Amino acid sequence: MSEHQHSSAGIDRIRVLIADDHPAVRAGLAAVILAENDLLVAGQADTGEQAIALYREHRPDVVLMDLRMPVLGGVEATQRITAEFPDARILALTSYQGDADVRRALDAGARGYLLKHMLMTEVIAAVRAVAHGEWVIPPAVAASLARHNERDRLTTRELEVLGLMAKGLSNKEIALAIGRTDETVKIHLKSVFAKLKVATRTEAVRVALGRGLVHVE
Amino acid sequence: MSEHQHSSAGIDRIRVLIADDHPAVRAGLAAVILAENDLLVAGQADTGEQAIALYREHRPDVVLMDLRMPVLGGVEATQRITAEFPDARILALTSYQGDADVRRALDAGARGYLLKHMLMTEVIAAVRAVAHGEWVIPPAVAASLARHNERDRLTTRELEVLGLMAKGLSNKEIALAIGRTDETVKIHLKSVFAKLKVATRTEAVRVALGRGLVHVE
DNA sequence: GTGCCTCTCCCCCGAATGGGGAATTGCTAG
DNA sequence: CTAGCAATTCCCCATTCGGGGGAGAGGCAC
Repeated sequence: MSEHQHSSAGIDRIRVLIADDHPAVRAGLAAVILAENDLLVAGQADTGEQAIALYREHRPDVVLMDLRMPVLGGVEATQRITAEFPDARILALTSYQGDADVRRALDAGARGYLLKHMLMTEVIAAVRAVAHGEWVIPPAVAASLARHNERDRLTTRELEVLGLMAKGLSNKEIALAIGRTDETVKIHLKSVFAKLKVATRTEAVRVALGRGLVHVE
Repeated sequence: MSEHQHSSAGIDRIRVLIADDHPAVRAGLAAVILAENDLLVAGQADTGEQAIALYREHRPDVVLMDLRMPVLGGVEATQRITAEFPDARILALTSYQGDADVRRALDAGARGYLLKHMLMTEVIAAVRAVAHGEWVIPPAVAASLARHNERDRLTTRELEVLGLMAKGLSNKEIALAIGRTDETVKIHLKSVFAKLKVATRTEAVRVALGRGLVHVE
């Protein structure tokens, strides 16, 4: 863990890369990190692409990665960084505990998951924990992961259809979009409804948005 | 503007109250305000209720008010503060430029509207401007306000029906909820669809969410 | 291989949806 | 006062949606 001793006075401080598209959030995290004498801000990115570039450049010990960023999302950025640097320690950071976001972030190689309404002391503690090789999953998030374990996971096809449906497309339009019959689309949606335990498309959109299965705009 | 000279060295600094439920955002705004020698943090709230309480207690010159907060939303808090203190200078602060949010915040008495992806220098400039009695509306937001000016504004009844529909209720369930016939509900929805320029409920939910007419959670 | 899952397509059918027109109450802004 | 608008109710009708069952092709695991 002491293979990079860059500039600055602090020896072996934990170097943290911040990736978030909100300047206020970046400033807040940076300020808190700055105030800790064992932490250091290694860089700040406002897109997933920049996060990757800065990771390559600085090789930080920990990355605080917002999942919703323009140009390239946090999940994709996490994926590419861990693909290139398997030892990367990335903490996913987001506003809400959507199931899908958590799962995808962890699948992409994130070492933990933080919610933005968590106290800064908790964030700092999580950064230290991850830097020391631990995993960080908030109890609420872990419980949510356990609840929707396997049976109710959607297939890629179902996710695709759900996404198009959430955009407001009719069954026929979805069928046209994926090059299948509308009967097939109906079957997929039927299955989606069963797994999400809903009966109408509107409810499905709500649940999907709540779990982060689809995203607005 | 010099009727309150609290503690601290700075004479006649602009005292700013921060209201946001994300600790990182509060820390970021506080850090930036702290760094300016003509600004001062008068207090920090993480709910609308606390914002009101702190406003009464400290009478800040400017309030940075997040619109999405638990317990009591920013719009309601703005409304109550301006009702009690007509001279209050409140800057609405939110992540996305939903039409309805802007309009409601301004109707509630906000003196301006800031987006969270704006640079901190812009936020600081806006705080100074509002403290000096100016109004602050970003060009993108102003354009959006102009576009959906009058004709397409929904009536309260339509908003109510739209909200219930977005929750996944069927026409009959909505009718039951508001104590009307489902035929009436259909008419309201028909009108809503026309104003939102959509054809299905799913699309309507998307547009409504995008414009902030209804909220997830 | 034999199962299990996924994806695909088909049929039927009742319920819900969305669009057309028409009309009655109130309230309010000019 | 009058015109306009919001809100309400009703009609008809074509389309869409959602649930039921059945069934075949391909992939993967045990």
